Amino acid sequence: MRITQEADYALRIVALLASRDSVVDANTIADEAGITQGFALKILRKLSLGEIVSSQKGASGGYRLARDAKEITIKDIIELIDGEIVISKCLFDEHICSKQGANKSACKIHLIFDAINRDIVERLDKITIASVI
Amino acid sequence: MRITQEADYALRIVALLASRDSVVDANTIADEAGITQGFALKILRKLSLGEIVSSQKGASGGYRLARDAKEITIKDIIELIDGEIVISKCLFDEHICSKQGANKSACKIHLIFDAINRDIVERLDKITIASVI
DNA sequence: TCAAAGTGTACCAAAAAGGTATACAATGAG
DNA sequence: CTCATTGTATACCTTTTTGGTACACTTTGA
Repeated sequence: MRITQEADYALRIVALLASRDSVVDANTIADEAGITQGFALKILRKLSLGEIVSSQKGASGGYRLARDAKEITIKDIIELIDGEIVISKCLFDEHICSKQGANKSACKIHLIFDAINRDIVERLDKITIASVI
Repeated sequence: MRITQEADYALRIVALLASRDSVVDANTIADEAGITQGFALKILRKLSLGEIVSSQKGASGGYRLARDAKEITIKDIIELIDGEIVISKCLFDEHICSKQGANKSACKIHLIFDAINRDIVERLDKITIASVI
């Protein structure tokens, strides 16, 4: 699965919050990320449900990181927004492979894709938000 | 960019032709790949224009590899079908980044994506069709 | 107490992916 | 020498994903 723009925005937003370390409201976040408030709110809700950020309702409310920037990896955020990271649909949906008369373990191309995929995920999981601000 | 099903089919088709080394018609190819003839033809045309396969018109015509299976890499085929391999749209379209007030070279996250992307492409370019049949 | 915040749900439009249809052109087997 | 068999070219269609909007609602602190 490609890293969508939405995940990219989410990374920026989290990096922004990490560099502030104070409560920031959605409007300010949207402005600084260069997106609309509506779209920012949508992303922030996902980040909130995924316990990457915590929210504070009411006047002078907003968002802040829910945990230390060293404890949040890029992989966490991408998977939260885009779902599982899969470079080829066949890696995700075993169905497709079997339709083609080759089972997953027997398919050399998919073994290669699978190895590359694991490497990507592993790599993204080593990069913390603290390291990119 | 994700490796689409179409690219996946293309890989299978090329692997199939590599394992045969004779002229195979679109109908047979479609059957063995588990896709419709129409879709196989569409993929085969791209492979033909990309000079991965050569075609023979007329009765008892069909397709065969245009070059040695050792000279065709998985990257060649994926790029031919899906276009440039880019894991994040920002790597492709510099525009998006600048809208966000950060230029590409200054953006740490994109430097990381760029490095990962290069590695993927390099890796796919080392795997030949000869090695997967 | 009310305006300034976030919440939840539903909806919408554009783009990409996956696939189909059809008229046409070439060619070699009979 | 002809016509069935095969590829070519283009245009179109449907579904899914992506990116984004709208709006009624809830909470809360100045």
